[in-house]
Amino acid sequence: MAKSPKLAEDMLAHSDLCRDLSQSSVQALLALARLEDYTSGQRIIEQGQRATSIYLPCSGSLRVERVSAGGQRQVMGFLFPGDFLGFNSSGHFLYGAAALEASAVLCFPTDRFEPLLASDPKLRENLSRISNAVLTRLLDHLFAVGQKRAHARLAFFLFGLWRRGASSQQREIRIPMTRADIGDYLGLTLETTSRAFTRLRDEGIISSTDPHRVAIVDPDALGSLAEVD
Amino acid sequence: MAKSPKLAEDMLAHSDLCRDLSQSSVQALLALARLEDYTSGQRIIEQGQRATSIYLPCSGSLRVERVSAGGQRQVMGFLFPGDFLGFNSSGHFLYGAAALEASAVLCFPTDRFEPLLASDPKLRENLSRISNAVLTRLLDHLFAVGQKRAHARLAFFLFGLWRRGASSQQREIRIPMTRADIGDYLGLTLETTSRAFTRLRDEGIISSTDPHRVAIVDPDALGSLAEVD
DNA sequence: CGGGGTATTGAGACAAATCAACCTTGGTGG
DNA sequence: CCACCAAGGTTGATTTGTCTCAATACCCCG
Repeated sequence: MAKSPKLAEDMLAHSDLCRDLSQSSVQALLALARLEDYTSGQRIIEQGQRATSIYLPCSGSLRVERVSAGGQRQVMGFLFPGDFLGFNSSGHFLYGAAALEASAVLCFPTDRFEPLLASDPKLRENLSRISNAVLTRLLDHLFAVGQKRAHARLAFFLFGLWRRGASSQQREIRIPMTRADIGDYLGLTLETTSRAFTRLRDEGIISSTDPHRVAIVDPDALGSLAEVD
Repeated sequence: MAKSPKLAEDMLAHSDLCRDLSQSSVQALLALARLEDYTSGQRIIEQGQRATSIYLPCSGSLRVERVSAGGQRQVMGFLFPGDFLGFNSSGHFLYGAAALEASAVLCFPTDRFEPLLASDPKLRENLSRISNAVLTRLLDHLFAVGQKRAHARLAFFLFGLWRRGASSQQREIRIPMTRADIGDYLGLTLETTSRAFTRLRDEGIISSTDPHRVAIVDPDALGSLAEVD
């Protein structure tokens, strides 16, 4: 019912979804959005549930993951304000999503979103670009997990976090996720992940006191380890 | 130019891209298609090249891969007749593609494909469904590479091949790719891949004489190892 | 009848998983 | 205020799965 504070409005307007979009379309989107608050650890999407909404993180951060019957978990990605969440196959989510910290999420019902999509070519274009970007990220991720060794995988993760950080020239990054989260993202155990942090620190590539704050000392070294184009 | 033999016409008509499409749209698509033949090992797409076409494999099979500066290779997937090839980011392919065997590929220039896309909502829907399917496959793939051990990764690969084989109740599958291809697909070396084949054979899950032909002896065991939903 | 590309198998090295101890931090309640 | 506890992080010792290196077998093709 469009009771979205200014934060949400700004977030939406500057998101990839609304790039080059007409004012009226943005307003229409905003009109059907609902802002939801989540506490740390709370689940936004339950794996397998019907996909009745798409989501746009506004503050905080999310973890997207898949858990197998055997209890193994693969973290598919981490989302930050401006990212998009909601792709699905045959109307169901094949992954779950949870808040890494207190987070606010804009929420659009798909049945009311789709008419907008049908009427606005620009919106379609944006959605398809986002879809391609997600695909690209997945290819990078798959490459890292399939081909790199532990410390290089961590470099890939940290480099990605760093480049996505709004503070582009900032050397410090905030790491809202746990070692277990990072491990499951990289296909490693939490112990190996921790050792990889230690190794990058010993090599002088990063420095950190707090486990949830890291300073990039040598971005070039980190980047070449990460091998991101 | 529409000089496509019957094979191509049938292939196109039954592809996911043309599901529920009007006759006229299929004809329009066919009109701008060109059928290209590739020999075993020949490259269809060079990694990094401008994306000027999209592709629809008609016969044979393809390998989609990414090679890093360091020479490591991650095979992103294998394509068979009816599959789709052509997603890209900012107009360039972030992967290469090559023929695993003699193959024929239908080829649509993007600049002439996009007007069709703009005019036909059904075609857009199909493309978006395909995009979601690719995404889904990538999630499965990432899960396998990130969380499974060698023989379970191979089970995942074989199970996927089996389910996609046109012959659904057939127990035999043809494996056009080499052990190195499979290894790079699964994040393993070719030796480990070969050992995994031997292990599945010793466990009585598969049987094979020829390395490029495998019979699924115990589909349930294979499926539970693969853990595909 | 070679000969290159491919597959299998073995032995040893090595990276990551596993098992386990210990430390820190933040929150809770006596 | 401090004891207590739980959750997360680091580090160490050991095991194990996969990689690496190497030898041999195979087979299609020229």
